[in-house]
Amino acid sequence: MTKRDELIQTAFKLFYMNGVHSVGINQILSEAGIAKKTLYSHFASKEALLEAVIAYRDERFQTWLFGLMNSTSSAPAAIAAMFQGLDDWFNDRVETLMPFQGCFFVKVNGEFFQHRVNELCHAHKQAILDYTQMRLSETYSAEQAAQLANQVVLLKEGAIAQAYLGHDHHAAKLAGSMALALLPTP
Amino acid sequence: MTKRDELIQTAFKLFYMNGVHSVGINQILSEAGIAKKTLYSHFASKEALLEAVIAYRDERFQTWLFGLMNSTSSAPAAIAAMFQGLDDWFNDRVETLMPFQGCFFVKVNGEFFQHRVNELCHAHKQAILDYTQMRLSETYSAEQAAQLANQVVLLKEGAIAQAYLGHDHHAAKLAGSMALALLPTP
DNA sequence: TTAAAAGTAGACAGATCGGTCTACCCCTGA
DNA sequence: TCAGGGGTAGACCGATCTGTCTACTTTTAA
Repeated sequence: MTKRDELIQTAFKLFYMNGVHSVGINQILSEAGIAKKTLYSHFASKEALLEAVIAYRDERFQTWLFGLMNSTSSAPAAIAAMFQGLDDWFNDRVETLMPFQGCFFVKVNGEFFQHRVNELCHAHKQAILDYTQMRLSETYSAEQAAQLANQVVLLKEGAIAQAYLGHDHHAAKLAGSMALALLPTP
Repeated sequence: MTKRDELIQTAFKLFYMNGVHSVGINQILSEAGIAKKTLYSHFASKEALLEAVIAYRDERFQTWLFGLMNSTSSAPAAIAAMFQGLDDWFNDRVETLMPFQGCFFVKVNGEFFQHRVNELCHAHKQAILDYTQMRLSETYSAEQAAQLANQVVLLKEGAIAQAYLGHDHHAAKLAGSMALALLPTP
């Protein structure tokens, strides 16, 4: 693994736990065991590092989630796989993601205002909405798929929030049963 | 209004928009037009100010939400009032709350780790869950009320997340219809 | 009236921040 | 062999942060 990747992963871990503005460059460097000049040869600034961290997490999360949902044949099975995956995530049974600390993008988004970072965080959520709608449109009409996708991602976000700030480790199961009950069985 | 309250309100506005760690004491003071010594005569530290801000927002939000839900007779009407209120909030029709910027407690919670602030934010969410369950237990059995309350607050959190990061101004209407569909009509 | 309480303005201290820079080291490939 | 790319260690700079302090003014209440 390159020094660049080590920096990104260490920065992600610290940002995810403590927030972006609470973590200093020197803390990332000492944790990663990397010199300051190396960081600034790969990234122009702390903000550029943050953007790379966001892209890294976005890729990781989408690969994981869409991987789960792709290995299903029907739309309801894809939705079930999504919430089964969330349940695994909330209860730290997913190695590829870090120990559950809520949604990274929600956290980071909350620390910025009218900023490029906000757009990047929104884009992550939009990508998941789009994919979900695409999967649902294989089985349902376009209008139905759009409506159902909004409902499903709303349940997904609610489950993440309840699991994290609500301390509810079963939120994914609850949301999953609610989601499946929404899907018409033709 | 006392200087103390002016400080709390100004700090809330800035923390809510930009995050806690992005906002300095001097910014709060110049915005409020208050001297630094006055701040430190009312609060021992920035963190003490933050705790007062959290308590202020907690009181404001609960008074607003429970006020809406108390002026209803049936449990389904209380749930409907909750999501009608959320819709007003998301679309900036509530003067007592500030212009919608997501959930303050979710934002603040994300900036701290294993910290007293996390407990305060959790307590706010727990209070809303408890009240919701209490209202539902007037009509439904204890088990049913507990289950329904978890579902309702999950939908509420999902709606807030979708309205903010998902840019979906209709999230409250969607979540409200989903919530009402869950309530058995005996 | 007058003394205490509460407020203002802002200099200041000490720490920490992001970012630059020097000096040195180690490995690799032409 | 040796030049150069990539790395380390960390001093250093200017800015900014929280919090303290002095000196002065305004408000308040006995």
